Amino acid sequence: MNEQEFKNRYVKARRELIKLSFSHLNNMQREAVMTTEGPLLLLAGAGSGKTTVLINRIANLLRFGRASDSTDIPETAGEEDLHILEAAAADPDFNEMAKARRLCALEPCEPWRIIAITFTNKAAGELKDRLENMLGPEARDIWALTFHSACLRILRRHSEKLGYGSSFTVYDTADSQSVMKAILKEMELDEKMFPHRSILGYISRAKDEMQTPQEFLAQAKATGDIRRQRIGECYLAYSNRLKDNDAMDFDDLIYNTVRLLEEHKDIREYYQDRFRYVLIDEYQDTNNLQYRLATALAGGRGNICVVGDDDQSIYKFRGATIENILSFESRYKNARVIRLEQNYRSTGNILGAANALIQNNQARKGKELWTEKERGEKLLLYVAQNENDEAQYVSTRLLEGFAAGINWRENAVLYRMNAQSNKLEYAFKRNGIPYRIVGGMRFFDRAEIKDILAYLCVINIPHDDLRLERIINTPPRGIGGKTIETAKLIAQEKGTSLYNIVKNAREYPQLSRSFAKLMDFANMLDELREASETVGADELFDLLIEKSGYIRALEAKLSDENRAKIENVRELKTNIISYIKDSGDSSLSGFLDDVALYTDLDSLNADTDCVVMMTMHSAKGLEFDNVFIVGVEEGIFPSARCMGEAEEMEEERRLCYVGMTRARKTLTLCCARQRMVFGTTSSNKPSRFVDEIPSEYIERNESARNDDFLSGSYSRPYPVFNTKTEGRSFGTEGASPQKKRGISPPAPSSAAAKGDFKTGDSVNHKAFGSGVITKMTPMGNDCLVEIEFKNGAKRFMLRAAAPQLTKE
DNA sequence: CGCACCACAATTTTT
DNA sequence: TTGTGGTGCG
Repeated sequence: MNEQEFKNRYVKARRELIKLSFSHLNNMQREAVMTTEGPLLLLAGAGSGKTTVLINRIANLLRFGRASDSTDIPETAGEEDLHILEAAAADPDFNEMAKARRLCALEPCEPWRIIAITFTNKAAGELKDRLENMLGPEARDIWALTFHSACLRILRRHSEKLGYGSSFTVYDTADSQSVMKAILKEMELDEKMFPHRSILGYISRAKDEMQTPQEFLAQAKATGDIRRQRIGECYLAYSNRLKDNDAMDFDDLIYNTVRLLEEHKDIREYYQDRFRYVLIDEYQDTNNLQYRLATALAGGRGNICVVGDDDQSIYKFRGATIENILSFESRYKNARVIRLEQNYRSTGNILGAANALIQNNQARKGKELWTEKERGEKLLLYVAQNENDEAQYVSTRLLEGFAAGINWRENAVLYRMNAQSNKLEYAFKRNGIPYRIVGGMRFFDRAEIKDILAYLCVINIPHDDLRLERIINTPPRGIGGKTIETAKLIAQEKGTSLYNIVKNAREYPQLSRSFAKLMDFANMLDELREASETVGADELFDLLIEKSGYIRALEAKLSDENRAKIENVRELKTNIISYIKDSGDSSLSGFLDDVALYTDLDSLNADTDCVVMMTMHSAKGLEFDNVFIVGVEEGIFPSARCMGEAEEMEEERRLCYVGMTRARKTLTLCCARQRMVFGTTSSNKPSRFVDEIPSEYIERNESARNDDFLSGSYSRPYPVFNTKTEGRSFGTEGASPQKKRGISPPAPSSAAAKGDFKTGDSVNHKAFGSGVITKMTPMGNDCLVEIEFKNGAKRFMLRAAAPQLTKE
């Protein structure tokens, strides 16, 4: 046997054996797992087992290194080794399997040399969990992080190179907005002409193109664009303000990391050497900066694997550029492309419809999902009379499903705009359907949570002027706007922080009127900061609540709203405790860093059995047995905004594709002949997307109903009830401030529309089974009915529930 | 300084 | 229709 033949047989046997380790994957998945070297584009269709591939690929790297993708063999390899490999590859029960596997390894990768970057904390967390489950504790050394947390980690080590302190703060969107508002005020720019949000949009785009304020201004001057010049001045002022406060916004985290890597050879080489393998998830959602970051990190060995689906690119408005995925092959020479097209989620009909729809797009790589599953049920288009009919239809279907043994949580209702959730909410409440809304107001966006976090920030870093200003008079302690204004001015003159002025208020005659209050405040902060050096973040939290009197102030006026706020603040402590438990770090700064990038805790305690409602954007990455997409009408979906814009229209179509491919078993589309949008009624045609689905996949069902039940009183607001229903809350029940609604006074007439039910009646509900009516409260020309079922009490509006109810 | 009232606008969202 | 932000009064 000559050397070449030996080598070929060795490599072949080794590859075969590694294959056996991944025999549970399909061919394409396995190919992706075993392609370890060089640039790799993984086009992973919806439901194609993308995360499984990612995890197995990492497992392969740790166990076998580059062996599956290399023709190199160890110098020490001898004929005996070859025999072991060949024997093992031929016989899964080979008795020296462990030894054979060890022979397969070629430079196995240390876990800390792998970085896997995702977009959301949820995705990063999921990745971490699944890696640890598969690989054990060594998986903890893998950098499985979001773009932002990875950058934060890098920047904390090198921030001084960029002129920041090592304990710089991170501003969230709201912080950025308040800074921009202040700047606009100072520059006396009209909010009408220069809305702060759109200015921030320009800044974000400039950063994405790595344009400095100076360059932005120069360019604006060159073109003579006055408006752009003003914006450039805002950009400059904004950058300076953040710099002065030693703060970075979300974009800066990435922008500065890219600068750090591009401008500092030593640092770049350190990371390029460290990270042998770079993986980027959801590549279709990356923007230019993120592309440059990935390129910089992978620049050493060129082992970059990006995973994405061009057909699911729905975040253009947020700066994502589909170009990144479309031009991967031309940007990275020798790139290999692997398509994962086998779908493990949906039935044949759902996939057929989705494939047909997405084929109408031009800008795509081309990919067709297929499945081994049965065709399943056809999709259904329900044409409702109006949005109430639509909501009632979905409710009825959900009740039918529940009666047939389907858990609520297996259903999702998806829509284009959050505003559409309202009518559905009312219908669900009337019908006693428990639901949960994803999105909307988030836990960390709530005023009370931001307040407490602001306290913690200031305790951590006293010169955090922005946060200090937020809490200086929250709860009210008699420090008014005038005082704050004066103190800020002095601080500016002296070139010091607001905190220093407040602390030494006695020295400034301008502040004489309120210096005692200011100093009390500063003393409180000092005491807390002192405490923070000895106690953990959880204990500090208790001290903070005590000393600041925050909860006491809320308790003074115990409205429903304040009750909910108090509960939320207490909930925050749960967060602190779970952070400490998960990370083993009880330091305040650690918690704050984590929280700065962590806004989405909703998903964490999503364990109650509820129907899930959300936008199609939020639904990306999720799956449900039964999916309802509502508002499938021209002008709503696709939205009126993108009419005539071919590119935008394609993005809407991708959004539709994303929505449809969430469904495992059934998919129902709903549209209404008439709909109230923003207070005015309009009638829209069914969406063009419906027409793009061939009739072999979809059935149509016109609304047959046309009674007063639909057109009459239903659009009126109804009181909030149903004990099992969660509102727009962060998990634990009832933690959200209940919305105040105009509750119409009970009308004298108790015109219980259908049938003649009365208190004490035994009834049977189609979905909830038998029960007894315990209470009936007339309301308007309807009636609130409370029924005691075996599994607890429920409340309904009689008109909605009547079709489901029979007397026993 | 807090609250009530009016004008106004209004996809999609993560960090 | 709903929520928000700004202004003006008590």
